[in-house]
Amino acid sequence: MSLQYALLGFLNYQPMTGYELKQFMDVSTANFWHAKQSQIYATLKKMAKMGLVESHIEAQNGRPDRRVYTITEEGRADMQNWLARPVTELQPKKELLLLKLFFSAGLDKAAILTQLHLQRKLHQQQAEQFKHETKAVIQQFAANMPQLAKDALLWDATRRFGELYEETAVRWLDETIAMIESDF
Amino acid sequence: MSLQYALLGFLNYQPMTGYELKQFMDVSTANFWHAKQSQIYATLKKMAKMGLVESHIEAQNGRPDRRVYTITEEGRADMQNWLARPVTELQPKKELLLLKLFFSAGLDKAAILTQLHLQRKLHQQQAEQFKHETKAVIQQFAANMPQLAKDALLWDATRRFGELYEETAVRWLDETIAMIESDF
DNA sequence: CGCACCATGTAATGCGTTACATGATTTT
DNA sequence: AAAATCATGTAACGCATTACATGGTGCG
Repeated sequence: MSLQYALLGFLNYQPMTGYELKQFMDVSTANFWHAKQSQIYATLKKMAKMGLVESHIEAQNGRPDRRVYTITEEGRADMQNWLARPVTELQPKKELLLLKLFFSAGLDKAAILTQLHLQRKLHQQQAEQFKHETKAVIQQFAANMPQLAKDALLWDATRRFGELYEETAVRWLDETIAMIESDF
Repeated sequence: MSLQYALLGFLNYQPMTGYELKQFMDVSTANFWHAKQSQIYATLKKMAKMGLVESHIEAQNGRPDRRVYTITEEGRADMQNWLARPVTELQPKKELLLLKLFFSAGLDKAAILTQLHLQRKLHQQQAEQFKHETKAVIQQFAANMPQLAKDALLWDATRRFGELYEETAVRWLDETIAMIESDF
């Protein structure tokens, strides 16, 4: 149940709808936390029942009504509590490509190399995105709202992790491709 | 449904029980794929229904019976098919620490630094484990069964990814700690 | 004597995805 | 005229975790 805290985190900046929350997530936390629209709606409903958020309907001219969620004092307290709680264990990861590679000894060299080259391209592209587009977005945010300067430092730290991660993936793929070519 | 392929992958080496599959996973794929015992049992049952594996009971003296699973021809075919299928998209990740950090602008410097230092310790330990213990296990495996030399190359590649990943995490944490200390 | 391990599983619950549904407005 | 976007949601399903249950063997 960490999606809850992602939503509380955004609502702590300003009230917004489930739809807007999804859009914010897609351009900011998607790199390390994501959710489908339907899961966001369901989670908001549950959070309202728990008293962490409240909602009211806003009518619009010619558009469907918006259900705007606001964080409650209880929600703020829960969020602060969660933020201060230390993360004492590493999270287990799931990496589909590594699973495939682990069992690929029966494939021929060429098939493995094709797989690895494709993967290299994907990670390379993602690395570029973090280095340029994502970086620019954060810098603009920081420039437009100087009161969020501290926040922007942390946002950029999470972006930087993405950049380093993708670069590492590319480096590992280069290493592994070379190994397969020479030793396999 | 990738757990299925992890299980087929192991059963492709030799028939074994759900209990043994769990033990193998814990010492080999845990780094990039894991599952609870109960999920493994449930999945094996489903795979049997699909015809990918077969099982028979082996009695033991003084021990509970063992239900030994064997991969079928259909299972082998399914596995080969999955191995050859290219991974055309990057998997979205979830990183609890990054989520917390992203929303931590309201915390004080000291609280953030404590969190990051703890995390650094955990990743540092994990990096050491990959470099030494895990590496040794794979080398011994390769030495004991020379017919699995190719397999061992791939196993070590997945281990190496873990090593690089943990080193990157440590590097990022050092960078981020320094940034917080000077700019936050 | 008590604890851990071997080995099996069920049940309940929670997290997450996919598919389906609606209906108006804006864009191509 | 067709497609995409705005905005809401429900229903069904699948993946995953936690808790519960059993009962014998081996070890300190």
